[in-house]
Amino acid sequence: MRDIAQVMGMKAASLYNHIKSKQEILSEIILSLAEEFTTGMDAIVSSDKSTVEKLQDIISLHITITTNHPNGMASLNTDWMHLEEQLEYYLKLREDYEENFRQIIINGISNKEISEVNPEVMLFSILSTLRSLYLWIPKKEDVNLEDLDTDLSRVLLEGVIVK
Amino acid sequence: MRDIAQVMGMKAASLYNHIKSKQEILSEIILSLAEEFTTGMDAIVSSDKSTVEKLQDIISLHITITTNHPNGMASLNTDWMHLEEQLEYYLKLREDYEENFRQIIINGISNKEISEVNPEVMLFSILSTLRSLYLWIPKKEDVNLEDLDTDLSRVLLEGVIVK
DNA sequence: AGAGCTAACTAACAATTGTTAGTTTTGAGA
DNA sequence: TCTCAAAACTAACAATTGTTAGTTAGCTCT
Repeated sequence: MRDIAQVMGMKAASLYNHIKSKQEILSEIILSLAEEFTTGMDAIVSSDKSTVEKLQDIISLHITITTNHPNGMASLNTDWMHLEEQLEYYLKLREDYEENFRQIIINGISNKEISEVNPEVMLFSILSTLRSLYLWIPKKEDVNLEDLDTDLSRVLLEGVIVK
Repeated sequence: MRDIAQVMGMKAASLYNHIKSKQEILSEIILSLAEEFTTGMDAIVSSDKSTVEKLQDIISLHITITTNHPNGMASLNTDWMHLEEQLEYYLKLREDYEENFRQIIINGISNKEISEVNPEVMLFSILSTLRSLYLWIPKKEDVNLEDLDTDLSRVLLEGVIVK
């Protein structure tokens, strides 16, 4: 709290004129981002696009949110387990998100749009990369977001091997 | 330290009969794993296999080490920045590892084994998934390691879209 | 000018942290 | 049985943590 206060140009005690507790800061950062993901996923699920287009939209969703909130995404990814009263709610959002993602993949396999590989491995693989974007986007100041979107979609969806 | 001592069945002060400091525990965990990755990568680099086989070997290397040391990998991934005197050494190992990986990819692109996509994006994407394995492997007690290796190679190298 | 908020401040608290000093227990080899 | 080193213990330390109580400075509106 003393570190935060210093960055804000005040003393630690003064923070408490604006917030209720340290936990509240964490909750605010993490839950607002988690809800942004949920809203984005809901829109994607209820669209009538193809599986591949839906997966591209999920990739774009992660790139957009991570670019707009790189520090918040670092907190989300490394500190979500320190939520207390809101931990259950966060886990519900997270599980719902993953379940929606999983169903898009499973659906794509039925459609023959997606390869017949263990969908759990696909989910884990793509989501791991998307969740790590916060480590990478801030380092590439010169990164062109359009290019990143294109390249990441190609790598995640089409792989790296020449066909 | 009191938590660690409790798990070890002793009091915190007694730990200091075995270790020099808390930092030493962290260094021991992280550096021994980092060196294991370095050794593995050196063997892969100096082999005369194809690019695709080398990438498969890297995937296997991560699966093996993560399966054998899931908790250590959690420390490596989340606490490396708290190394102090050894931080520089760790970063050198990490940068060398990434550079070897990068050169394998770039080489594969020259050979036409690998698609002409930004190699930095490929490196980030694959490595993010491999670095996240520690979050996933311990949850799947029933996971067959052979299957995981096969499936992960297919997803990471060939993508998810039906060709 | 004065009243009333908002938001800063100082000072202090209780709890927790890694670590040290000094002491006692344990157990193997003579 | 005695010795001695390894490894446990208790007690305490200084630093750091989140937070509260009480106080003061600065603005806005009458």
